[in-house]
Amino acid sequence: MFTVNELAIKANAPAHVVRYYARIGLLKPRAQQENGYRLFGSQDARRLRFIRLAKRLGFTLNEIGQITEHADHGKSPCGEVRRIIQDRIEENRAKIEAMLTLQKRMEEALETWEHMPDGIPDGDHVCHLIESFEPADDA
Amino acid sequence: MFTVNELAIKANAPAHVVRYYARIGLLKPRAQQENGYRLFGSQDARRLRFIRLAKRLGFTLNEIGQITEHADHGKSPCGEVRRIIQDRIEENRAKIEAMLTLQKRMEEALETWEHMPDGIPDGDHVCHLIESFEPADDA
DNA sequence: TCGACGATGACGTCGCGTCAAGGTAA
DNA sequence: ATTACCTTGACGCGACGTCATCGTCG
Repeated sequence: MFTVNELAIKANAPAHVVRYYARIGLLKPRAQQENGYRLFGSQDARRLRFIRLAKRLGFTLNEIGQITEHADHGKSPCGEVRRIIQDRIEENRAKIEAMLTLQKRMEEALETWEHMPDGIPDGDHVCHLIESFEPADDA
Repeated sequence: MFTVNELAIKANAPAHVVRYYARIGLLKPRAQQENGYRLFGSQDARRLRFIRLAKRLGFTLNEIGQITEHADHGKSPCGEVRRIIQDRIEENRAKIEAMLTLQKRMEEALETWEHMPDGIPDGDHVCHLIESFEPADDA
């Protein structure tokens, strides 16, 4: 049986993260004793390792909760796991594309600005550098 | 003078976003009249356009607030603007790299899992697919 | 008795989305 | 009188980080 800190050290995670996981139901310590301390068993240690592995693969805590719920009811979560990661790969691809677009825009801006002096704000303009970047096409 | 909705339509933004910007001080409508309605002038319309341009370039609302503060005090924000975007480009590069790493990990997992059957959970394992992905090296 | 550890709880992050409860404009 | 607009306010998101205040263990 471990305390919060012992479990946290084992899993190399901050203690308050362990408490957070307990609060949202991802970890289920034995009911607290008179002193109010949470006591975790080896099940929780395995569970915490699982959580960290799943997070590394891009699963959200919410999804991890659903997966462990299924598993705790004896159902195989593997189908769900496969579906989630496929969706996540698509999502991630879109996000990466958006960030690459942003990156290009920022680099283009910085380059353009190298040939422009600083400006002094008047009533009509805040910063002519930024304002020179009117969107050319889409919304 | 425009109401919230008129300004929102002009800038092609949801009305409650306009209200949000007003609440955090990015937009400064003339003090409300008896009916409690906010009234925006053409300054605010320009300001809102500026905000949207800056956001497209990766500036946070907080940073935009600092920039407009400077400009409103007659100081040129251009130096700050250049510094911020340089930092943002670096940050973004790091984030993109992290997401590409994650993407590779997810794709590798999905591929590996194609050759593995679903499993039935026991007390020791939640999902053997995920648990087969022990981190090889770093933290 | 002290200092590290335990607890609960609330608030901050970021940029809104959403809902509620009510007043106003045409 | 109906509808579409306006107001403020609070709560939710995700995954914690950071206080504050307190009790407990060694």
